[in-house]
Amino acid sequence: MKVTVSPNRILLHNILQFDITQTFECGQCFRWTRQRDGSYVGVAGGRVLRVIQKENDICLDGTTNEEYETFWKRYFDMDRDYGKLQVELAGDDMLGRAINYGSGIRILAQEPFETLISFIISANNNIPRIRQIIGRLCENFGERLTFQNETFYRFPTPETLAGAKQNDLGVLRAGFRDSYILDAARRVAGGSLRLEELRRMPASEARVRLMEVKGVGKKVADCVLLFGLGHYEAFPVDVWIRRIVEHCYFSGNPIPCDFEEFVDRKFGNYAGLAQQYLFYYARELKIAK
DNA sequence: CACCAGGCAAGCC
DNA sequence: GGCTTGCATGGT
Repeated sequence: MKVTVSPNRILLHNILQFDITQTFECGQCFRWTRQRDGSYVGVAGGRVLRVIQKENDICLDGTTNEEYETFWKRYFDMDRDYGKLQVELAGDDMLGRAINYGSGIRILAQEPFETLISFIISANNNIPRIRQIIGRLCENFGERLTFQNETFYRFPTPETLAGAKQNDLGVLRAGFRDSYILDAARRVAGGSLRLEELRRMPASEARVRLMEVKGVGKKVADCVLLFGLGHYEAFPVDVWIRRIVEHCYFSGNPIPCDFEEFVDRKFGNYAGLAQQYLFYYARELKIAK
């Protein structure tokens, strides 16, 4: 990979295993929007960025080399060798096909608090509406940003959200999730849930801590572990992954109670990445209904 | 009208 | 522990 630096953009040449459509549309994030020209604009870490891809070249528009080195590089997980991981994971036929299909997926290193709130909102909800609710959350409670003559909003801080009344969240139209959002924000703002500490904890322990929050069960906790806390062994199980896993690995029978052991044995330390390949494959092909 | 959505909590047994 | 039901809201 070669990097070219211009005044207000970075060009990454000859990038492998990075497809911006797959990465932004695979369901891990909710704040990147496809533009008419095929580029994506999104907000992360209080910064706005436009990403343009032409085959194996990726342009990060609206940033500097310093910001790339200190933020975006880690956000896009650029130091991880996805090619090597794919070879290691492609043990069975099904996963091999899924990897082939979504080989450009990367796991974004998202902010833990944003990930926690976003996946609380995701419960019993669909992706377009999750995006809408998060959009309204940012517009109403997040700091305003200007980027290329357009207005964007940061994800709100725990403190701002914790200061809201449940009634104030009505504008989100998030329904029963209002109280869950508030509970999470108050725990984080109040210091009883220290998200950064969960990175260094074993995933199983961190999951117990996350599940103390209202509205956080196994599925949401595993998403936060995987997408927000760098626990790549977390394997979130939702309806889609349930369908494809039951279909491909258990002859259509229900997932057994020792499923976590199965996942650990079969997919290992990067089970979460395997999960993303399977999830994207199942969704895009609408298979295993 | 019914049914579903990247589930979870509360109430049963 | 497992199983059932209700849940706010919006889309099909």
